[in-house]
Amino acid sequence: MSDLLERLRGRGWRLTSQRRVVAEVLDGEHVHLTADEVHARAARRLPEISRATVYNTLGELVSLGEVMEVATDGRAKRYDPNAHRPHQHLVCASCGTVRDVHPTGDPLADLPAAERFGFAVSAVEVTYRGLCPDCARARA
Amino acid sequence: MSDLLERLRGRGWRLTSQRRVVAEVLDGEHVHLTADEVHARAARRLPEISRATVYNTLGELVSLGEVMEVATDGRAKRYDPNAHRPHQHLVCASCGTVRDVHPTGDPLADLPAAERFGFAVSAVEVTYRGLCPDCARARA
DNA sequence: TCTTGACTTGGACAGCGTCCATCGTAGGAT
DNA sequence: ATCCTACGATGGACGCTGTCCAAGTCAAGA
Ligand SMILES: [Mn+2]
Ligand SMILES: [Mn+2]
Ligand SMILES: [Zn+2]
Ligand SMILES: [Zn+2]
Repeated sequence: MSDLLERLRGRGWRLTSQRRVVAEVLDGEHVHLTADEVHARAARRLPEISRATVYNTLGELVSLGEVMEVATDGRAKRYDPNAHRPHQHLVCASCGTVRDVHPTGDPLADLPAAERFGFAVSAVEVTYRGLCPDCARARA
Repeated sequence: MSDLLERLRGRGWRLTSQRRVVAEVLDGEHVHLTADEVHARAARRLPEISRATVYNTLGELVSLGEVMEVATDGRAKRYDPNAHRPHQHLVCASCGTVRDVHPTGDPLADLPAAERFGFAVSAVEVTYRGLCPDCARARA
């Protein structure tokens, strides 16, 4: 993630402590935090960071393609630093846990031209839903 | 849709004028209205119907499996009466138009057991994104 | 060290949806 | 036909998520 900061500086970004902390919070695998979770974790290191700055920084990271926005349902969007390796998501219908998954096959190829209605289709999102092992056990 | 009202009465529902009007508004093909759009159309026939009642009725129809909830993005959920024939959605990234599509193949089969992490996977949603013909023309 | 415009802040605001106390009425009972 | 009452409708307050703005702050180049 430190090369991320380098890349951003290369694009003319000021390296503020706020942006540094947000980038640190987003470091890791299988990270799918909401904006408010990012804010809470960032505030542990930098107590007075504002919600507005977290939203601004996340939005910029998304525009730059460094972070992916994941809309799991009607709740808050989640932010995913694993933006460079394309993947899909498996969501627990009970607790909301999100896992990265890598299905085989190309879903774009499964949409025949006759089913495209003249749209220029550029992307496809696949969301698998089910019960995670913990929730399945609790329900049994 | 009148058989819908019969089915609902069979389940012990009171047939109020409000519920009748909401069901009428949701009749048709390729209908993907937001709750507020449903409310606006219902109010043309029944001026004093409340937002709360529209939300309640839509929620009940979803629980009964008569209507599908479609979360297109960060905007309002859309309600889809075409719940009995499984299908996926093609969404215009610019204007938000939603089309029903029927891809070939089974996306569930594309997720190997090793990629399920012990989840009991029960459903999969596929959302295709692109530009509709109108928006593509406007952008050219 | 100085300067400046990019960045941050906190609070107001807006959209979408839920909740709740109160009122009204559908539909069974008589 | 009338009465009863539990279920449903109402509308306004509320909560969550996210955006916007005017004012203050500071990173970084000169
Ligand atoms: Mn992910
Ligand atoms: Mn549909
Ligand atoms: Zn779970
Ligand atoms: Zn369009």
